[in-house]
Amino acid sequence: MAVEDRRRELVDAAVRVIARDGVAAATTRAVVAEAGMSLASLHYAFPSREHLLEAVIVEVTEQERRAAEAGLLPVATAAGDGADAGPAGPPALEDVIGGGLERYVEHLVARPEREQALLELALYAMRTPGQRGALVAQYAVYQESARATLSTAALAARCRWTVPLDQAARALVMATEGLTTVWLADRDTEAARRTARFAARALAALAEPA
Amino acid sequence: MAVEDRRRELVDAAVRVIARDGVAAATTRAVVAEAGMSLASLHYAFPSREHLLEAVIVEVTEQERRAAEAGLLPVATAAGDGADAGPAGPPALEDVIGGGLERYVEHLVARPEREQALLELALYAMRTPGQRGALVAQYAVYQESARATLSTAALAARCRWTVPLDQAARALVMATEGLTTVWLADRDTEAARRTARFAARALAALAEPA
DNA sequence: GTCTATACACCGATAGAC
DNA sequence: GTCTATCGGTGTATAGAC
Repeated sequence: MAVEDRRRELVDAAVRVIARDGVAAATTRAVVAEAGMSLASLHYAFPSREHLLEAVIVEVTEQERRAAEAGLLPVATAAGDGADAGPAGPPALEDVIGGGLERYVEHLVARPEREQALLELALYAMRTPGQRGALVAQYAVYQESARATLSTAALAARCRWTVPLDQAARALVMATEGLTTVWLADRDTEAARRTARFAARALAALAEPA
Repeated sequence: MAVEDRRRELVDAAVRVIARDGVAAATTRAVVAEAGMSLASLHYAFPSREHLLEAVIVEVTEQERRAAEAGLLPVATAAGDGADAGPAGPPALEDVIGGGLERYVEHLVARPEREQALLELALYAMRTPGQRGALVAQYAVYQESARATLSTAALAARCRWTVPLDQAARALVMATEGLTTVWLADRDTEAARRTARFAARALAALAEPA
């Protein structure tokens, strides 16, 4: 078996264990049991557990990036819908952003373990000196995804931002992280949807018709 | 030594260890070393490490509640300032809320370990079945503090909320949690201040002059 | 009540047979 | 390359002397 394949299988197994039982439970033994290999195989593919977890952070960050890009499809389509609707004109920016945030809430409710795992990995990286780079990269991906989403949304709604895009993007990241943390704690989905709509309205107020 | 005093000293020691090194590092041995007692004393005061951590969550939640109440003093004072200013009238709601959020950012920058510890404790409680109650109580305190803050702020600015206070309070909690998580990751204080002002403006838009 | 000493499980990592 | 067996260390919890 190629070392690269083994590395990928170990990372996938670690992601499953972390999502199910948390970072603390992702011991070398638990990961190899999930992957169905022997303990020594892990240390053949990775020099240490820390290196494995670093690869895990890189992998889930990459998955997030792809998910965010896939999330842009509905936004781009909304632009098409608006055009197809004819005389109705473009959709309201608030609705475009709100739709995206509500989709995020549905995703959060459907797979809470994943978002919880991402939070745990971020906190683990904050505590581990060698992992700060991975942490910064993780949030840079969030920021860039937010930039792309807001840029596409403004295009769809025929608006332009009245503040630097980075500022609006950071506000969107803040809202997403806040939505996630609070919902994970109280599991009040209806309240999360309301708060998401509020965030969408607040963000839309940062743009004006083009 | 009274058992209650010993419990309190152990909880205080655990809080210090968690703030400094994280929840995972708060082992029974590390806590008794910090408190300067023997390992057996911990199990005399608490039946298990989990019970100790539960007491820790209760304690820090109580500290947060007191801090939030103390934080209301500046808001109430702002009302007085507005009156003292005479013809200038009451302060703008956006400024009252923005001032509170900026004070929170300064607090976060000054003592990041504490907010990180609170996040870690919340995630620990999410993973530990017996601790869900403590977690729910923690966020109920946040929500109640936000309610009180917004209520006092509206009074100071001579405004009234156009949405149920609970909804506005939840949005404030979301913003606070989002600010915290993102700043802990990227440590961009200036960006955090800008985002705080944005959140204040968005929240103030939910009220109208009384 | 408070200590030392220790039981017992599990951790990350490695040696060495195959 | 891949395994079993094991090392040294640390975790929670407890027994038993004082």
